[in-house]
Parts: sequence; C-alpha cells; structure tokens
Amino acid sequence: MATKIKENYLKALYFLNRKDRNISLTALANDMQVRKPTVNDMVKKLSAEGFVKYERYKPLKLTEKGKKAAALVIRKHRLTEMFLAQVMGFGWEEVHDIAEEIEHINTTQFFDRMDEILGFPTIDPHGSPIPDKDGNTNQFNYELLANIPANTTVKLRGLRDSSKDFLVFLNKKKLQLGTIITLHHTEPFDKSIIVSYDEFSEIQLSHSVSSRLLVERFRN
Amino acid sequence: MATKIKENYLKALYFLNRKDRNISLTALANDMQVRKPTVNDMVKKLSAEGFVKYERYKPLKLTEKGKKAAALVIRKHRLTEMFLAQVMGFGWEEVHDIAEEIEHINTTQFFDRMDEILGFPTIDPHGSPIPDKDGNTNQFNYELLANIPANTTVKLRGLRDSSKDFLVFLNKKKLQLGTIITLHHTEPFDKSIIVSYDEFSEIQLSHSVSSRLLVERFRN
DNA sequence: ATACAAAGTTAGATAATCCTAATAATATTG
DNA sequence: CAATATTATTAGGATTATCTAACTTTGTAT
Repeated sequence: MATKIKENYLKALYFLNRKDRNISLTALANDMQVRKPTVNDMVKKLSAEGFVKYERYKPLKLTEKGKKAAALVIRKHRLTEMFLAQVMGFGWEEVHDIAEEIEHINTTQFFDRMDEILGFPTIDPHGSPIPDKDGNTNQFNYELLANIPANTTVKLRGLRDSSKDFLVFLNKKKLQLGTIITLHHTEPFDKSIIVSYDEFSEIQLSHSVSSRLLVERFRN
Repeated sequence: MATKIKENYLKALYFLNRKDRNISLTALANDMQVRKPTVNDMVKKLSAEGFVKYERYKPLKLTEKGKKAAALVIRKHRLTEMFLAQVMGFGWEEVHDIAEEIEHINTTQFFDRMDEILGFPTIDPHGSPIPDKDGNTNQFNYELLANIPANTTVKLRGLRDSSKDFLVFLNKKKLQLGTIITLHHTEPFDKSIIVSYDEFSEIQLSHSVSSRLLVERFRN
C-alpha cells in the first residue's frame, strides 16, 4: 500500500492522465504544489514501484497498476463524500475537504460498510462516478450544458468543477443534480444562456457556468 | 496541531499517567513499540512544545496542555468508536482499530456532526467516558466485579480491557454493557466467581475476567 | 559501599518528503 | 538553425521519525 502522499500523487496523475496521456513533470508539480525536483524524485520511486512509466526527459505515463491504485483511492474518496452527504447530512460543498482526509484510511471494512449502507451507489454527491472495487469506472457521456442547442430540455447530471465556490454558487441558484433545465436561447456574443428550471423562469447563466454543468438530454 | 505520531505519543502518555504520574521513558518506549533513543528524541520535542515536562534522567510528566491535547484525541477516538458501533453497525470488538486511524483526522465539523448524530454520548461502546470538547473527562467510580461481595446484584458498566480477544470472549458469553449480573459466590482458592445473568445460571468466571469488568452496585 | 543492573543519553545512520541553486536537455521561434 | 525559453535533472541540504552501538547516570542488592 502506498503512503498517503503517494496516494495523492497517484490521484493527481490520474486526473492529469484524462486530459493527456502524456503527463509533464511540471504539470504534476503544479498540481501537487511542490517543486519539480520533488516530483522528479517521487516519480522515480513510483516508477520503481510500477505505478508510473518514467524515462528521463520523456513524459510520464500511468501504468495499469497506477491507474487502478489511483481509482481505488478515488473510490474511497467518493464513497466517503456520498456517506458524508447522505448519512451525515453534510452539504455537497462541504464533503470534499473531509473526504480528502478520510480517503487515506486503509481499512477495507470501513469503506465496504459505507458502500453497503449507501446501497452501493455509482455516483458521488457531485455526479462523478464511483469506481468499483476493481478500479473500473463507469464513464457517462453527458454533454456540457454550454453545447446544448436552444429549446432543449435536459437534466443536470454532473459537474465539471466541484470547487467549493462553484458549489456555493449552485446552492444560491438552487441548482442541484436532477434539476430539469430548459434552455431557451444562447447569446452568441458572450455565449451566455437563458434557462428555466423549477420555479425559476428565464434565468441567465454565463458561459463559465454552463461549461461546468454536465447534462443529459431526454431521449426522443 | 501535533502530527499523527505525536498524537499517539500523547495518548500513550495519557494512559501511563493514570497509573503513575511519573512516567518512565522505557514504559513509553514499550507502549509505542519503539526504541528508547527514539522516545528520548520525541520527548524533547514534546517538551519544547509544552506537552511534556522533561528533565534529563528524571521521570516524564504530562503538562496540563499535554493532558488536554491527549484527551481531545481520545475524544475523537471514542466518538468514532461510538459512531462506528451505533450508526454503522460494527461490533464493539471491531471499532477500535478503525477508530485508531480516524482519530487523527483534523476536521472539527466531522466529529461535531458525529457527536450530534449520536446525541452527545458520554461513553463509548466499551463504557469508557468520552472527554468533552475542553478535554474534561467524567470519571465514573465503578467497582471491579472481582471486588464485589457474594450475593450482590450489579450492572455491567465498563471494561478494564478493550482488547479484541477479550471482547470476543464477552460476545461468546453474551455479556454486554447493561447486563445485570448476580454474584453468588467467590471461590477463595482461585478467586473465580459464580454468577447468573440473563438466561445463564451459575456460570463460572475466572478472576482474570472478573477483574476486567467494571460494575455498578444497585443503591439500596 | 561497591558492583552490577536498569534506565537514560549521545552519536551517527537511514528513509521519506520536501527545499534551493545550478546544470543539462528539449522545444520554440525569429 | 542558432538563440532563447521551457522543462527536466543533479547535487546538496533540511526535517521528521526511526534505528544501532556505545556510553553515562541512577538505583539496587549483597
């Protein structure tokens, strides 16, 4: 089992890996908020342990072992977030920071019990998929609200950004997972959109917001 | 805030402190399963931070600050144990090891929420008192079952030993907190006792067991 | 009361994770 | 394609928590 710090490097690598299979050391250093020599040392260790493929001056790659290890940490994180929200009553904007600490606990039964109590959930409170025990992640292919044509009705399914600021903003707008949104119009100039949902009519959302919301179109 | 390891030293010091206000370095080393020079270094640091009173070749003493810091870790541990047992359905023999990991999380709201959900409990699943937010511990003065005279009825209130082996033994005997026990007789030779409780009559318990059970006598 | 045992201390090392400063390789760009 | 910028690496150090080996102080027991 990797240390808490290594688990955090693996998580960071996992998310960088989705954007680009070739991960730069600098990107990882920025993500981890450490200096490049620190990352350089660390990737050598992770490479020696088989989590990362590393060759001098070449981009980093996560190995299958590395991907699986990262996915299992993310599983613990997201199960915890779900537990904090569903069982302990925390808001979706509060769960991340607490889960960030609990995810490093190495007690299988604890997470298994959470899983069971929650009824084996497949998504976390932000709509992100919870990897299964083998580290396999169910990829949903939701669309960005920003890319939906006018006069379409969709359901809010996930978030591109789960930062506290954004979540607090969504709380203020009373937007939550499952909210059914009708997009009326897109303003070409600034890409802002006009939507209606629940008791709100003709609300304007900026492109910055609509490009962070993952939605599902209703099948016709 | 002390590191996880320092918190563990403080806990160990706290329990050693109840037996003897003067704590030997060797005792602490045994408790922590490390070598004496390691402890020597550590107590110097804890002393510099004001948790321990340390002078060369003199016994260690916990300062008030040290006692409070330790009590607050124990608070987190026992709240967690209670949460694991009451909310998550773990057996009293399973909760210690998990709580041992969770107690080092530094997120006040998490423990406050547990406390609230549990209805501000004052004891953990083994009957041990949960220190309050200021680190004050309610000391119950229960008696050892071993010291109770014959023909007395008592209620099981706590345990002197919460090791997994002992807890599993109690499970087998169907003894739990709250069980009302009548002590019929004490055998002078080996100090074993004959008791009845629930559906069990005239059960024999060894001194080793009776001296680990904390009981409350009924007021007359 | 001296000798021996137990307890405590010091010195010097190691591993993990981080740093700065300097250097080397690769990529970009005029 | 040479100059420059970016990226990666190396060298050397710091800190935390641990170790072993050797030494010193304190306590005990004949």
